[in-house]
Formats: sequence, structure tokens, C-alpha cells
Amino acid sequence: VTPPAAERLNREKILSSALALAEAEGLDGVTLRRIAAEWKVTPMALYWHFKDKGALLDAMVERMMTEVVPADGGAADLRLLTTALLRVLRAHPALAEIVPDRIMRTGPGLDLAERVVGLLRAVGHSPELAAQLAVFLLNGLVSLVIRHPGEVAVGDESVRQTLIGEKRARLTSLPADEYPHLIEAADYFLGLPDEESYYERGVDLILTAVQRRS
Amino acid sequence: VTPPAAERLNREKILSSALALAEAEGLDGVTLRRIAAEWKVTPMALYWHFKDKGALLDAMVERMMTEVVPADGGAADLRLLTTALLRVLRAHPALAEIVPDRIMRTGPGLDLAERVVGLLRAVGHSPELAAQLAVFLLNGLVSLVIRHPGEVAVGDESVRQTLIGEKRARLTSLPADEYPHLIEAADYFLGLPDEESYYERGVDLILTAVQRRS
DNA sequence: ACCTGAACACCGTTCAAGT
DNA sequence: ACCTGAACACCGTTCAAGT
Repeated sequence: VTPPAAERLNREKILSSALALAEAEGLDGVTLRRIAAEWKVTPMALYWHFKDKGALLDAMVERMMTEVVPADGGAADLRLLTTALLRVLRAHPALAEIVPDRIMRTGPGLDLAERVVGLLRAVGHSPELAAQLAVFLLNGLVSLVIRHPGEVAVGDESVRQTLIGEKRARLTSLPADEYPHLIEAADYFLGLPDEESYYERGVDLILTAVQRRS
Repeated sequence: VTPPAAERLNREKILSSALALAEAEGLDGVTLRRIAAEWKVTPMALYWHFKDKGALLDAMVERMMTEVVPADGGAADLRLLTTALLRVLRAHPALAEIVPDRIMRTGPGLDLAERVVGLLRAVGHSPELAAQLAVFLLNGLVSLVIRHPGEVAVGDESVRQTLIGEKRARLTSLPADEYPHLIEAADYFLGLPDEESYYERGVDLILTAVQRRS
């Protein structure tokens, strides 16, 4: 009566469901009960494979971090490391927000942090400042992704359109004499004319701050 | 049988409970059911005063933003505006994380944004770039507060001590030959030697990035 | 105008028990 | 070793009804 191994649940199956749910519906769509339902199993079955939901989220971030592979030889170049990390965050926007709290709980995350702090130490910064700069770098990248103008971290497409519509209405109906600059920049807040230049500027901003330290 | 006005529920009572809960237990402690219980009322009573929970959170951010008062004459100085905003975010750390998504839904938030974008426009930036820089500025400040090293956004003190203890154990048990730089900077990740210099450096980082635009 | 009652559709988690 | 059953302690929200 014991099911064959192939039909048994395992961490990999749970993880793949969780990642798929996150991509399809955002982080709120990742619930233990829904993952369990996908594998026709009770929610409590998951607790054998993961200590709790936090451990599952850790594993999701860990999986994500294994995808950070800087361009050849780029492991010693801060800009290349930065863009490699940004690429992965953009590939998993729903997960980006939990990265800062969990990256140091994962092996590949620790490796990445070690490299970044090492590079900043090599420039002559103190251990403490190097650490602060590294954290600032990560937070900056995450903010670029999760506060992406015009994006809303919600799975349902119709809800998203409604929210964007409301935002447009609010912005365009602002009194022009009181908020001239916001109205002038309304397009920016509602959606990006050019996504790539948004991220290029963002990375430049962050690296400028991190590197031009007096 | 109609209760006198003084005993009736109103937005102000709800708001003050919500803010107190946020301060005491973090954002997760802010639930409609608990607020209702404090006023000996059913949860549904709140729906008369606020459209939904999102509207309550908007009101909380709005209240917060009214507290942003730059030093005398500082409304035209980017650094003074920045530190005034930071002061308020630090006073309400549990609310800081919802500020970016909701600030533009509040009157005082719009006023602040208008001023900041205006200052950046005055320096010669395009409307789009001024907007991106303003958003970057806000996100940077919020990140400083909510990812404050050694802080955990959880109300319960004993749980917090446990989490901090686990983090310390993880960091100090790292193999010294693989993670020399992380170990060297472990103190930074576990708690701040000097909180004020952390924020000073943070503000400098952000303003450096925002102002030194080529 | 302001609030209640009852219900719906969810959550994560614990604990004992089964195979 | 791996999973189920039953239960607990919560969430936000809708809708009709009451005063």
C-alpha cells in the first residue's frame, strides 16, 4: 500500500509548485493549502518536508540565488555582479521582496554577499561600511523591482487594470496649480516609457552611491 | 436607545487603535477584528467608517505624513526634507513598509512628493528623471528603516530575541576560510554599534546618488 | 446613520494517530 | 518514513437585517 517513490511528495515538487504559484499570482498566492491541493495531499503533509512556511520561502530564495551567474569572469566586478543579481530579481519579481530578509539564510546568498563585501573591502572600506554598502546595494536593486512604477504586485489581471486606472484618475485629476511637477511627471508614475533605461539609471544611481564614497 | 455621540465609533477611534496596534505588535497586529474588539463592537462596524482595510492603511499613512514638518525654512532644502521624512519613518517603523505604495494616495504625501520633485526639477533634471530620483530617495529611506540591521519586524519580544540569537549562531558558525569578510562584518549584521551614524551614512549615500547626477 | 448576526472563503499550525 | 484527521485560532469581507 506504500505508494512508489515517484508518486510520493518531496521537497522538489513542493518547491516547483510554490515557485509556479508565486509567478502566476504573486506571493499571496503561495499558500500551503493550495500547494497541497496540487499534489492531492493534505496541507499537513508539507510539514514533513519543510519545518514551516518560512522554511519553504527560504528554499525559494535559495533556488533563486543559484540562478545568479555573473557573466564570464564577472565575479570580481561589482557592476557585473549587480546586473547579474538584478536579472534574477527581475525574473522573479514576486519573490524579490522576501530576498533581503532571507538571502543570508541561503548558501548561494551567503556566497554572493561574501563576494560583494569582499569587493568593497578591497576598495579600502572598513568592514562595517562595506557591509552597509552591500546591504544598500541589495535593497536598492530590490526596490527597483518591487516598486517598479506602473506595476502592481497582484496576480489577477483585471484587478491590476482597475488599480492602474484608479491611479491614473487620481493623478490626472490633481489640481494643476498645486501639483505642477507631479502632473508633469504623471507618465512616469503610471508606466515606464522605457523599462531598460529605468533599470540602467537605477543601477547607475546605486553604483554611483556605493562607489563614490569619500 | 441610540448611544450618545461620545460612545459611538468613529474614524478617529479606529485610527488611534490601529496606530497603537502597529506600534505595539507590528503591521501584522493590525487586524480589523482586534480593533473592533477594543471598542466592543463587531468587525463589520468598521466598514461603515472605512471602505475596507486598505482605506484604513491609507489613513494611517496619511496621519503619518502630516507629521513630516521640515525644520523652519527647510521646505526648499532637499537634505532637510529628507531628514524630516526619515524622522517620521523612524517614529513609525512598522508603517514604513506600506508608505511607498500609499503615500501618493494621501494629501500630505502628495504635497511632499510635489516639493521633492520640484526641487529636483529646479536642478535641471527632466520630469521623468526627477520623478525616478524622488522615488529612489523615498525607497532608500524606507529601506534604511525596515531593513535596519539587527531589527526584526515582529512585536513579540521573546520571538525577536530567538530570531536574533539564531542569526548570530548562523553568522558566527560560518567557516572562516570561506566567508572571511562576512565574519569580519558580523557585528554590523547583528546590531548597530551606532544607530545615528548608520542613518547619517544612509542619508549621505542616498543624497550622493540623487544629487551627483552627470 | 450606524451597527449586528450569520455566513463565506479562506489562512498557518499542532498533535495524535495511522500505515 | 511519510501522511491523514480533526481541531484550533485566527483572517477580511458580503449581505441582509435591525434600530
